[in-house]
Amino acid sequence: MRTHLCGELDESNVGEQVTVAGWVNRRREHSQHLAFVDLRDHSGIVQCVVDNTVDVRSEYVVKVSGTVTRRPEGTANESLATGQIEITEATVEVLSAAEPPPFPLDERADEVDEMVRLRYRYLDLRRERMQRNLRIHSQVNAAIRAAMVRQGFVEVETPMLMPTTPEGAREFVVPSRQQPGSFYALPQSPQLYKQLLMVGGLDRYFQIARCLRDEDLRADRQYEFMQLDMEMSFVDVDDVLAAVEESVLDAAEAVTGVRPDAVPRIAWHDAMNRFGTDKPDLRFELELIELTDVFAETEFKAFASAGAIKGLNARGAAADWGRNKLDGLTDTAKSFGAKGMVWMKVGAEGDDGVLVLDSPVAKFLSDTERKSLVERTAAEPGDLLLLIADEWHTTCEVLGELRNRLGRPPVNEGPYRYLWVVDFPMFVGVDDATGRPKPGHHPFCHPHPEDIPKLESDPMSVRAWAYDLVLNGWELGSGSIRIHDRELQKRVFAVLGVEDDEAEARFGFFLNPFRYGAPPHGGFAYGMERLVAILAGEENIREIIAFPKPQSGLDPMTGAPTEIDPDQLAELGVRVLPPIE
RNA sequence: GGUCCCGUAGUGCAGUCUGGAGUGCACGCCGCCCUGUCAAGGCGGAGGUCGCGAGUUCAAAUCUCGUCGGGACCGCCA
Repeated sequence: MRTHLCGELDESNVGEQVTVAGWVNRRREHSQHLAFVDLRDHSGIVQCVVDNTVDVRSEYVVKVSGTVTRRPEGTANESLATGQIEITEATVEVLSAAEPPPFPLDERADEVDEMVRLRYRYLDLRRERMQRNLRIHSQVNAAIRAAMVRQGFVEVETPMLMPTTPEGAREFVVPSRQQPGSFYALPQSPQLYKQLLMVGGLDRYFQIARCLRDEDLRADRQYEFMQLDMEMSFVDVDDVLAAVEESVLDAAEAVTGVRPDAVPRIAWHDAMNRFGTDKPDLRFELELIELTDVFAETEFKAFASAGAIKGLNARGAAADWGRNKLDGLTDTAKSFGAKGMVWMKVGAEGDDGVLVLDSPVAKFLSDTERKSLVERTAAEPGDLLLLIADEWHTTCEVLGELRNRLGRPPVNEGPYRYLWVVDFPMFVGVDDATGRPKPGHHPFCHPHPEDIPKLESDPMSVRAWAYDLVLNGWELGSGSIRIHDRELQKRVFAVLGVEDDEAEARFGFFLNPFRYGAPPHGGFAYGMERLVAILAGEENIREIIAFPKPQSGLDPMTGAPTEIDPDQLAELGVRVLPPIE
């Protein structure tokens, strides 16, 4: 139908008879017998010189045949890739007329209400930005698939219809027609199957797998999303990290042309201490400063009883933070669980040769404490100090939030700083109902061998062979080495308070295969949309998904979800209750 | 379940604080003019449930309450 793409024509085609096809990007009328039609396809735009009697308007789908001609002297358009040439003596065939689009299909649509873009997503997708993002998405998929295959991984698909599992995210559920009253669950992830593939001797499995979770939507979360899911046998942590690293570095290189540096590692405990989060953004320096010992003897009540005192030094920020903004920051700190926040503006040297600290609580500090504080934070006049005193975890987390608010660039701003966070705690917190520790990752995660002796005596100090991958402060994914030894699994269940028969009932179909010889194995999964969004420079994964859903989960284009026919319900053995008041 | 922000023509906005006739801008759309434009230009025109519903008022886009929709975040996402 066509001989060329619009965007690939240039001076080398001058004199050729060509046929191109696409959408009318713009029409500029000049007189009775002269008009310019900018024809657009996915590759770009080319100008066609037509007779003004031709009846084409914006977004008409047309086929244009004509001669590629060098533009007359002085009429070249340097801002257009095809700006040196145009198609002349053009004949235009309308393939499909079009109503005016409900919003402009150029970069101005970036400002249009997202609901309008989503309602007409098929029009939004014609835009350069969306074309680019979907093509980047495709490139990333291809690069990752190639990296996995190259490393000996086998791509295997796993079922979408599976049993419900008690742990984890809320599931989407599908009624069974043949077994009325019974339901399948859609996979939150292929976790169970991929471990069984290891028992099945696949050795190295991967899948770009669709996962579904019925949890609230966010900028980085959709009901349905894709994971690069992988699992490998006869490996240790280093092997898994190396295989994943290869794929995400390839992905970044495929998009940007630049291969990021090897991915550094940080222990979870160090990440919390230094950055106040398990997903640190390494693109800015600001780190938490340990101050617990500085205030060991303090008489300031808010500090005296705290388990941990830490601070941040925002260099030169004192002048930027007036009383109102600091009050707002204090509210932020409180919303993340702090009892309060202490701020201090560093002033000039006082009579005693120590820098004066301007703060509502300055009067409660001894000279020694003030001196140590200035020293420890390397404070200089004009700096702003923020201090949090609480139990260790809260102190870290709150300061981690403040750190991000003070210095974090937008997630989509380069450079790309991948990070491994390793040695996660095996157990996190205590289950309110049972009083037992809760698994940090999942109950099949292998404890760090050095800590196995402490499983029963001091479970909360046990590290897991679990690790996260972080990019620019976004958690991309997580994984672990799994327990392949039934006795160790029993011990972990015992810590969790899961009895043998309960384990059999809840996880039997998954654990019984391990009776027949399970290889040591471990794996990983990371969110493709998050990776693609960051690589594409987008802050919201909706921008790199063809048909995403807004926060309500209602699809503004198709109207899903919809009520269904009573007959259909009857066949499924499902009765709909009136809404709960 | 919660906190904060937003909703005015097809699109993006101003107007809302301090109530006074849908007052207005840009783009788009329709018509006419125009022989080198490229976000072409000129002239003219059409287009409004100010998200919806109550309330206050002589009078509500504007104030109050409720509600719907959207966004960011908390909870949630092993």
